[in-house]
Amino acid sequence: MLDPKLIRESPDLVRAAIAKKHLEVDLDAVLAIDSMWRAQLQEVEALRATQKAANAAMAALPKGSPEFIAKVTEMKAVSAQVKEKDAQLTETQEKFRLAMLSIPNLPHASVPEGRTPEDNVVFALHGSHMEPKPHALPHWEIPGFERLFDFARGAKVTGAGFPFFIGDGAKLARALLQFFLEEDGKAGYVEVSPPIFVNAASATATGQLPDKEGQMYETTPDRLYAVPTAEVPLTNFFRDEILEESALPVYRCAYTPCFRREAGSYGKDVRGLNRVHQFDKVELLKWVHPSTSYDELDKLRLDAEALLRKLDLPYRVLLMCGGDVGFAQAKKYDLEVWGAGQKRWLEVSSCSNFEAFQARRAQIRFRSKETGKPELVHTINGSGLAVPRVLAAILENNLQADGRVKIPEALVPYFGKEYLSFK
RNA sequence: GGAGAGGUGGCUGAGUGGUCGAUAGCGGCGCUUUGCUAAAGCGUUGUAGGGGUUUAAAUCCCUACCGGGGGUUCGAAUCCCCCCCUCUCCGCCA
Repeated sequence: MLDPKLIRESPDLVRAAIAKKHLEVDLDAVLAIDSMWRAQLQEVEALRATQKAANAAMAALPKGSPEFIAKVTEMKAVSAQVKEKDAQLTETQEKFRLAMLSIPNLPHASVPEGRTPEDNVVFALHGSHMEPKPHALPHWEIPGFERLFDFARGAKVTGAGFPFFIGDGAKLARALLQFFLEEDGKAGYVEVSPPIFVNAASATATGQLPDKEGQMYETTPDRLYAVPTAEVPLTNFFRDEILEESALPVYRCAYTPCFRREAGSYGKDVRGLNRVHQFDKVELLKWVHPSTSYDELDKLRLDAEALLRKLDLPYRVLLMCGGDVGFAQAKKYDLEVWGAGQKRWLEVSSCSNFEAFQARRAQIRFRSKETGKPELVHTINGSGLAVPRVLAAILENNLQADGRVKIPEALVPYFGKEYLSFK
């Protein structure tokens, strides 16, 4: 959510931002609702002031006196008026709130222009993804794949996209998680194990609601949402709180399974481990002082990159263009690992600065040393990292002629052996 | 799941229909006293929204906020209803 003052005072700035993101928002309608809201607010507040003044006068009068009774009669009319106008005001306020939720975050000046994924800028390229790998196969075509990653039984037990991980498959997933958490811990992120169901208020604060409701699994009868990412419970940790400025920045990481309905996805994107409904991920999250947020974003991105480097996987960093930067983000980098068998890039981390967008929704503030007043923090997050696609990339890039997979050196202590076998 | 007790400002804790944004204490901040520290005395002390003034801020005016939402009433922290949370006891249970 943006600052309502910004929309009132600099509507053209907001219009330009919306255009850069290639989104459609009727800002004039929002402004009209805003001015209606303010007019109604003033009316109601004036009536309330009348009530308060009368209240003070009546307190001084003897209860049954003619003056008192006259006042009651008089104020009954005012009371009825307040009730009516206040109902209108509440309605307008709700309209305004929903309208505000429909306005995207402003993209940062450094975000490149562009509409589609083709317009994203390759910001960095690491490793030799072009090196020919004669043995490479799409991971789902590797002989024995289904012994370690059993999609058919997952579909029987739960549904499509809920595979079983078995034997070395399960072990490799666990080794990756352990590796990520240990490395992230060394980089300064305090490990947190959060709830994996959240309430509607939390999902709204991070932007999953109201629009992306269909992407989450919802429980009945408690109306809790299975987290699509640890970002949701983690960000909400400080919801409605005021931190001390000296406490910033706060660095945290969390492993959770992530649940995504992925309604509407299809084709090659969803083969094998590329896209599943439940997957393990470690999320990195920072709450920072606004003046440092872009430096902190770069550092967080480098922390995520370091994991891929240690795993010796070819990857690239995309700087997302305006049309691909996302509704709530001001700036976003995607980390994509090379799938040597599929011969395509797989997104394994998305590192974003939300500036104050989430913090305003979630009311996460800090007390400024300078002014003593609360200000909104900036929030930054990114995966560090998502397991299945990294796992898939290891399978594809490290497949040997004998059908085994060489485990990256950094991972061997966690996996316990040097090769993964599909037998 | 059952029974009971609670939820008031940064914290503790008064307040059962009107002058209560709310007594008091602690903490914080400022000043005085002081060689320093401590102590004492005095003063001050939340958040949000709107309006107005202003280059801007401060100041100023108004409104809201006593777990959340609704109701009763001229008027609600206070009365009624629903929900959430905490604590105690019981039940169930990894």
